[in-house]
Amino acid sequence: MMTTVRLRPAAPFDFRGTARSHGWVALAPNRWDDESGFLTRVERLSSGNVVRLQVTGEGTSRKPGIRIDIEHRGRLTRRDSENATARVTHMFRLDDDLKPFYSLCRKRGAPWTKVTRGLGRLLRSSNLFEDIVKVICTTNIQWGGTKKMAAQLVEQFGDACDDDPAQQAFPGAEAIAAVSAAEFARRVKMGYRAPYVHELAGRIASGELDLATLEDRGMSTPELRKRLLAIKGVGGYAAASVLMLLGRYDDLPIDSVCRDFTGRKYFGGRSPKDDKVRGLYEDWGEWKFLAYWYDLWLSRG
DNA sequence: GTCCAGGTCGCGC
DNA sequence: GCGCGACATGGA
Repeated sequence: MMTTVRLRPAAPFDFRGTARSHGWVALAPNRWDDESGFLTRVERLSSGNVVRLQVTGEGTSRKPGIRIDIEHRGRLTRRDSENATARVTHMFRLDDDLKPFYSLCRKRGAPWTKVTRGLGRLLRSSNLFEDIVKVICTTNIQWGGTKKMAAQLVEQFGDACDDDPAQQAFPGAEAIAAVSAAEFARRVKMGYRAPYVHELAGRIASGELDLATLEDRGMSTPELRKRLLAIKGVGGYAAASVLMLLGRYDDLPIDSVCRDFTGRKYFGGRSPKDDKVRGLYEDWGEWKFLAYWYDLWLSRG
């Protein structure tokens, strides 16, 4: 059965631009069809029910809409429907206020004004565990390897919505913690990252670590960063990436891509030191990450 | 076969 | 606080 829910994001909002804002759209369980502009994803809701979400944009960036088709078995409860909607809202950051960032972009003029037409919301997963695991899967590996690891996690440990094993939800921490570290490493080829992810899953499943505390807006960014760094497998780059996913843009994920880009654009091809990179975006205040990200994006045309 | 990837850990200094 | 080698895996 299918239930359709419609959302009205605040304008401006660019659905395609948001879906494709970074590589996340290509990582399982997400599927993106560029032709139709549909983002499909299986989701295990809080009730335990597993549904398939098909999300697409409607209208224009000035008068935007989002349509969520929820494919489910049996009746879809109001609670499930609201839960699914909340997850899409989280993924697309529909509650974020980007006005101050847009204002800075306008002051810069072209080409930054392009961003103010509804960009700036970098796609995230429906839950923080998935985002942290995926960020760990981007470290010290090429993009193809990251995609493979995400796909294996979903295939091996995700809940199915129907009989298509290629389309399952991203596993919850409990599913990973339920097997031994050895079995986890055998079933998902994550190399040396496997123990990190298994340990993280175990700490969450046991209740020792509550990721919800990391989403508390009351916590200062330095404190939050410290807590992220305490997770094995999360270093400076990964912490900055997760901070971005949490909506905190004042730290930069200085990795090979960042050094390469800023080196070519600002330092005559020489790879800059970290503080030189930070200096480039210093005057963007709490929006440094977005400034860096769209600097990179705009430079690619 | 060798090198290394959108780094991080654990060590020694 | 900084420099260094090791680290699994698989693509180039």
